[in-house]
Amino acid sequence: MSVPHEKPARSWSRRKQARPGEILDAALTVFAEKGFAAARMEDIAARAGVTKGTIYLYFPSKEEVFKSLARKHVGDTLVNAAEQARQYEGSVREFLTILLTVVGNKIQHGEVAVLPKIIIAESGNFPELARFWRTEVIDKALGMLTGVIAKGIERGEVRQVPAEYVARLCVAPVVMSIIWRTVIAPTDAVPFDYQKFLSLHLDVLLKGLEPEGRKP
Amino acid sequence: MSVPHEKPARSWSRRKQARPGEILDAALTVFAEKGFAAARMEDIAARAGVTKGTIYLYFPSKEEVFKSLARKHVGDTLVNAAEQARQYEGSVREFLTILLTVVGNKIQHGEVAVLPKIIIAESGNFPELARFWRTEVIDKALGMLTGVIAKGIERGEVRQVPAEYVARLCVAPVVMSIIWRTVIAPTDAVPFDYQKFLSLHLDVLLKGLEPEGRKP
DNA sequence: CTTTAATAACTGACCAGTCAGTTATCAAGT
DNA sequence: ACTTGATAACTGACTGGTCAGTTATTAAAG
Repeated sequence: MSVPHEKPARSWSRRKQARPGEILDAALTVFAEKGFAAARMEDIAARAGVTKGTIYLYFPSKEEVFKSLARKHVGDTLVNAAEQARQYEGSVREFLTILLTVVGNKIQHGEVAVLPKIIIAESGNFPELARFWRTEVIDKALGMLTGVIAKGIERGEVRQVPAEYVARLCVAPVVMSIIWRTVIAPTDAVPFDYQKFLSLHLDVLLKGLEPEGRKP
Repeated sequence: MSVPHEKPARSWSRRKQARPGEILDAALTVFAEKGFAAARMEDIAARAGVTKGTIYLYFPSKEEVFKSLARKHVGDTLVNAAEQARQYEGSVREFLTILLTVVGNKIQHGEVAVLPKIIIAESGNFPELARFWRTEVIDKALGMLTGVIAKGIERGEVRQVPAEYVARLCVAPVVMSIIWRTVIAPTDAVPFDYQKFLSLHLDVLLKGLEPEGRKP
């Protein structure tokens, strides 16, 4: 037999700038699917269009790839939003409507929705990482929401309730939606409209938080 | 130096009946902590007070240990409750109060709270298992709640809302609590009272679901 | 003494990390 | 332009350690 076809394949090109990002994007997918331990460096490499050795030109170890990945998406949408929210003066209803619409969109279409799953899965193996996320993302998000709700209480827009707990009530359906999309939806569950779910959530929540002597 | 101390090693005893349960209990802890891939059979064995080989007398493989574990706790509290709930005739408020109290207790103290975390983490590696849980636990629980709420709507106790979505609103804070306990709480987050949280949830939810023309 | 639960030493597969060699790219020299 | 030599990005075969699963052996129990 003759050689079937000489592979021409300008095999690879140098792309020093782009590599780290591409590798992390690939890692996001593979870690989300397999978890840390079961993810093979060769899988990540293949998905990034390189070979295993290349990863080690940019990252010292598998663990460091994982940690870089988990840190990469911190401070993006959410944390900046927290700053803007601090001196927001509109109503609680308005604020949460905007917030949940944006978040709902990200859940339905965004790539980042898999990150919480990764953190949940590996919190046992990487306690420092879980703590990092708690302080950098969760505490900040809850702090922001607590502030908004507390302001709503002062203003008489919201009845007397413990604001820190209501903040968690706010995000619970968001967490639920993320898990649904990343864990349940792939098992061919009946279709689920996240936008509709979150807007119902907001409707019920705000009605449930109205003061007794309600405005006409 | 002399040999420090001959390990007396009250060697072992035969306990055919008890072993499988003990092994699964050990596996629950180790899988919850490390995830499937990173959990070592020797860790599970040690925690169960046996050696690795013993596990293979009772289970054919690591995967089968994991699956047995995941199946073991299905049909316990929740699913039986679903049957009883079907012909429950009390109010929605009463029903949910009882349910969330029981569930809240399990979350705060129960061993089983780590299972959802395991399922979430390994859904990518064991799609069949994720589907099994979805059909056997999630669909049934949501079905039960949807039924209760639909009945509440008919009865005029609850305003006109899509019952399947409200069912998810019901459980979202439960999911949130489970994740909080198994993922966030170990990072020394500020103490969190699950009972209080869930009762606030119920309070806000029911108020949010009241019909417009409310009873005096 | 026979049966069998349980052990502990062993094997083989798999994979993170390494490194000697290959190839794209660029710049200096003609 | 058009070599050619230097540099560094990239490759892929290899290694060393780890761990799931096996098996020869030991000892509890009747």
